[in-house]
Amino acid sequence: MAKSSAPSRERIVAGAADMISRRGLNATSIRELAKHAKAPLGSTYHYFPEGKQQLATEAVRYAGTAVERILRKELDAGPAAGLRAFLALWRGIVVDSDYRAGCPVLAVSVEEPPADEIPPALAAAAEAFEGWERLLAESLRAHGADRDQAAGVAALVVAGVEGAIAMCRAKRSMTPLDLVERQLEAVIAGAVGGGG
Amino acid sequence: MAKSSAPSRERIVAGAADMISRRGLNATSIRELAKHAKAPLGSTYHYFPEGKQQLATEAVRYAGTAVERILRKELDAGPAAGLRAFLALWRGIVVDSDYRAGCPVLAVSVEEPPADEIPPALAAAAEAFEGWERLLAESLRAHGADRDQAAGVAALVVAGVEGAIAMCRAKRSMTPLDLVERQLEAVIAGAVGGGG
DNA sequence: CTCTGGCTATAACGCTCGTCATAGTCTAGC
DNA sequence: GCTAGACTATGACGAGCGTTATAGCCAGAG
Repeated sequence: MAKSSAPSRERIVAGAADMISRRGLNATSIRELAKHAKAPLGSTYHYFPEGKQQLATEAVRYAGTAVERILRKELDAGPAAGLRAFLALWRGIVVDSDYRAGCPVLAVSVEEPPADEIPPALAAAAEAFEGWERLLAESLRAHGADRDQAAGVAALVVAGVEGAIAMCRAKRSMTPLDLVERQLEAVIAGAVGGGG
Repeated sequence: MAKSSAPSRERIVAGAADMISRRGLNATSIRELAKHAKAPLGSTYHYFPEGKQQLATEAVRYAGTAVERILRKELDAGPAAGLRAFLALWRGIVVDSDYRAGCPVLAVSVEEPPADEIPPALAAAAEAFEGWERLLAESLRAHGADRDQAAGVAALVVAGVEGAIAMCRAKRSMTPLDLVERQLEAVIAGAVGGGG
């Protein structure tokens, strides 16, 4: 009993993140998600008894921490190396999916919350963005940028990359991400060099 | 007969753009859209016989050219003024909607195209982005930036603002847009001043 | 007045949605 | 072998979807 076939559960979460990154949250149905993750529909409600909301929240957190892990590792070699890894990660997702997939965190961020409450998935998206920004800002500060400048540059990096991913999908071309990468490299160089 | 109550038609398109900017394309239903635009459901298929696809395409074009018009006007006073107007526009939309609305062009860009064809709405989104970038790049070049730098900065501006809008919605805070604005001002100043 | 044609109202089609309930299968522990 | 509990299979519920069809309204042309 205590086994709890975790691979199945994790496969569902990962599949949800992928599917949300392609179609958006509202357009992702649990039925198709189960099929995509090769899991029975009944299992999704077994593992995620709170339904779609819980599934979406865990998918966003899953993607957020996965990116955070990569970022944390690559930022050891400095902010510029972290930027390169961050971009390479998204580039791979966009290219491998033939411009069909993007960032699940962004996808959740751009859907209107119902009524007057903020759904946990949206809060998870905010936390993901904050985590990425914090890691970037810390690395920038550690390499000579002053506090305000670090926060600003970190926000610009995350916003610019997220926006560029969407632009690449619309244009079916990697040009926006390429252009943005070059600009962000210069901004980071200026921030760690020039200080403020 | 020749009257063709155009105000009704335009109200539907504008309502579609607003609704898409809040909920995304797939999650926007024609029934709710008609209600939101105070138009009868039958009228939507009368004005847009190709259905939702045509409606989405026109909505994206409507938003794209509206922004272009503002951009074109404000860029007369230079790239920095254009950036300020661009940001003020989105800031108004995000704040007035209490973080519920964003950019309809972005919303369309992040939804997976069906099968193997590219829907016209997605193509319209790409054109909207290209239009904004082109106007920004032209203004930058006219004020001393060299060709490559202008294209890069223009892409960064559009990507950064689009990404920041989404981040603001997730965090329910205008901080990302504020931070990005300051960074983009500096980038533009560097591009028109330093040249390359 | 009649008639025409743009617009609207209403109902229906087949489909998918999120969610729940129920019954069944399989394995781990005794 | 047997029971308990984790997992799966299946089907149903009401609701909403995009779209179409049909009939009705109502201003302007003749």
